[in-house]
Amino acid sequence: MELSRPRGTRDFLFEEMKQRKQVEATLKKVFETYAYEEIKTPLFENLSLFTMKSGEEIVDQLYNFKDKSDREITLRPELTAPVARLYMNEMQKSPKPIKMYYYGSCFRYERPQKGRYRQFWQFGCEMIGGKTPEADAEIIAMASQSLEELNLQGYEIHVGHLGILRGLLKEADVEGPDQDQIMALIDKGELEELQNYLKTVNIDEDTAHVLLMIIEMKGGSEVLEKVREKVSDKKLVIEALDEFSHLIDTLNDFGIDNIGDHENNNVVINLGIARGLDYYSGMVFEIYVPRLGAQKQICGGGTYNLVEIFGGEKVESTGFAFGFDRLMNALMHDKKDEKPVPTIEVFVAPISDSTRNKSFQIAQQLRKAGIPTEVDLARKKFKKLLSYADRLGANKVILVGERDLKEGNVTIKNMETGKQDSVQADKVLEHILDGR
RNA sequence: GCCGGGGUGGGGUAGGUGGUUAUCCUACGGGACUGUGGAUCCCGCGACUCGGGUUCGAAUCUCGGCCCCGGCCCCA
Repeated sequence: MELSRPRGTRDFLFEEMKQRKQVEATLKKVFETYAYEEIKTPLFENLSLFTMKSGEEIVDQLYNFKDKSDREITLRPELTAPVARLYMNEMQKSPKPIKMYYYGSCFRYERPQKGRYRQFWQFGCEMIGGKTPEADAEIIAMASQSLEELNLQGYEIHVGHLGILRGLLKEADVEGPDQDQIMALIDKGELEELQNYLKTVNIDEDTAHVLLMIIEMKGGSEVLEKVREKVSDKKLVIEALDEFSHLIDTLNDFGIDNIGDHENNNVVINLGIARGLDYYSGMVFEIYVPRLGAQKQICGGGTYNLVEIFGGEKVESTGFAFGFDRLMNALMHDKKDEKPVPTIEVFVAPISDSTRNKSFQIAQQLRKAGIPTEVDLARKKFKKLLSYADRLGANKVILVGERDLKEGNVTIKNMETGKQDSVQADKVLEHILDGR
């Protein structure tokens, strides 16, 4: 049977969509209170947009194809490049900073696993042209508030700064591919390989020692002071440290304090955060939910100069994205047994064929007042109507029967208590609104 | 791309050393029952992931594909 879904894709049914929509709405609300505005870019782009940024190797992870005019097209694998493209195309001369957010699906041709699908959703933002420590602080504060409003339990925001690591390497004359390779090993957490690699590059022992120490450091602002002592003669590192300290101080003003204090806060300084991508330059952060194991990272971001790669005027940007599916995974982990919220509030049940017209009139009246209402369309027999209404989760059932109607009445049954009221047919709306 | 575990009605399952009509729960349809039966009882519907092999006979053994789950690689 060829009616199956393509590998790595999912269908979302009613309950799951309700949950996803609710999370989406919460994130939109938070982002908008930070003055971000929504954008939407195409689901597919020219292949070159992504190869320009990441090289030809990424093609085997893409859903790419030729269109009927032989253009090389690909389904987008991520959203930062399209957003940068949008900026280049139509926003270069807009006043900075530009704050925008997006929500949409991306596609990668990969081996599907838990929390990893071939179509997946990202919810993220970019602030273009606002590279200051205070801009970085605001972004972290917004990510934090998002998770607070979603009531996510047990997450950790790890913040690092690539200027410290890259500065240290540059002072030791390690640049170019060697530097990128070292950053990649740090990102993966391959300590042994990192040590071996350091032996093969021309780096003095003292710097190598300091580097290995730094990437292990986690905690509060005392971490930065410890590093400062070790690198007092290295100008680039000191500059980055100053910037990072400023960021941490500003975070206080944005309402995030006690950094590194696990009892009271979720933000921790982690100088081992490297992010695999070469174009990240300054602050970087990742958010983990440790109980999710292999899929614990639900968010990543930082400061980069992607626009420069595309040949525009140099503009620093800062952005991050939630892996929406993993975020849902983390949220549902906590509240599995919550009972589903019904969509409809009122069910209108015609007891006999002659009362159908009246039933439709009542249903429309309620719907125009914004009350989610279902009315029998299947000509079900009366005895099935109550059971059907029950299954829909209706709070109230309006029984429209001939006997009642002769006196101008209908019966409103409260499905929770079983209590019934006889109500004038033209007063149904008031009665429902009262009982809310 | 690699390693391992799986796939039985719409959902959840039993059976598995080959052998009658493939078990149970639930959901769904109908009836008992033409205004309160949201219950109960009865009846019905509906499945061995696909293809090849072994065999008189395969849900069961075997090989391959597809898909799912877990782990690795990767994760722009």
